[in-house]
Amino acid sequence: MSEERMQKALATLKSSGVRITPQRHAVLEYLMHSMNHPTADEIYKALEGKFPNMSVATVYNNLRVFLDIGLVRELTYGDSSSRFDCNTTEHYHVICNSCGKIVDFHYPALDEVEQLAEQVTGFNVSHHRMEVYGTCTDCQENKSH
Amino acid sequence: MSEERMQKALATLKSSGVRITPQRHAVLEYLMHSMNHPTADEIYKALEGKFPNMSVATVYNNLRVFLDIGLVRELTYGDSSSRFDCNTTEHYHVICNSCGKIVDFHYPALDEVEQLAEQVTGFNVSHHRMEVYGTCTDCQENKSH
DNA sequence: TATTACTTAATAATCTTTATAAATAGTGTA
DNA sequence: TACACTATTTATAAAGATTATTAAGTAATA
Repeated sequence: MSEERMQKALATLKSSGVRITPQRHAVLEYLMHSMNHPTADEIYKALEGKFPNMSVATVYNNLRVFLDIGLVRELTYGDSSSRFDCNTTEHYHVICNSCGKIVDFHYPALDEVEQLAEQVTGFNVSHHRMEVYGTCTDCQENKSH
Repeated sequence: MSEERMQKALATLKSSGVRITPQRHAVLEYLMHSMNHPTADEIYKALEGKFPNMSVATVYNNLRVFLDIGLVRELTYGDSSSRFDCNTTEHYHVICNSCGKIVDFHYPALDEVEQLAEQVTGFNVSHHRMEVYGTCTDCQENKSH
């Protein structure tokens, strides 16, 4: 399952002429296995045990590499630090207003929006993003107490 | 036209018990008249002439006040600094990948997306946002040279 | 092996935003 | 008007995220 994605990603890296160092492998692996769209700092802290000497810059460097190749996407919300999403299949995000939890949400791509945007603005449209905001089930319960 | 919106905004401020200082007025006015969703720093620099002694903190303070009352919206994209939009009518944004230009884009609200998100995730949905990315007409021309 | 390019680590620097504290100015009231 | 009270501004420091720099290390290649 996720092993397959990992192999595919490694192949993409290799074909792009990017070396697969232990740190790089670890960052990618963590991204692949984490379902919660971590920040750079979260990745850094999570790998501290395995790589006590690793620099924060290394995390940022590698995230940049993955971004450039298209292996991950950067998500910027209001909360000061970027989050990284290695799920490159088309999907949207639902975000909790109170706890910040991010949940993936699949929905048929809104092609007609892109087309209309092209017509109206003259832009050469490449993609779009959408986030739905609300209160997650946990926070709904907490509020009712 | 935009005078009317300004009067309305001032009335909203007054009724919220917020004092209308010269700096505050200037920030609001700049936001109202600018069509390009400025950053806090852009506002600061734009008003430097009129208010040589104004602090950056004042800009941030006032933006916060406007946000709390609902006069403006904060837009967070990848480019490190927040942008502020005083157009509170429902609309989406089209953003240029190369120059960062932001253009307003009207489209019927995607209510069915919100509804489906509620069903699938159990969230109590409040709102959503969407951005379309692409290359603006100016940058398309520049590239072809 | 020698050379080259890539990568890491450590650190400094930058940039955006927030916090703090003192000074200032507006508002209401006696 | 004078006083007290509170909101606001200013100046500055601080925090936090990200990028830049540079030296050292590591892999690839001829």
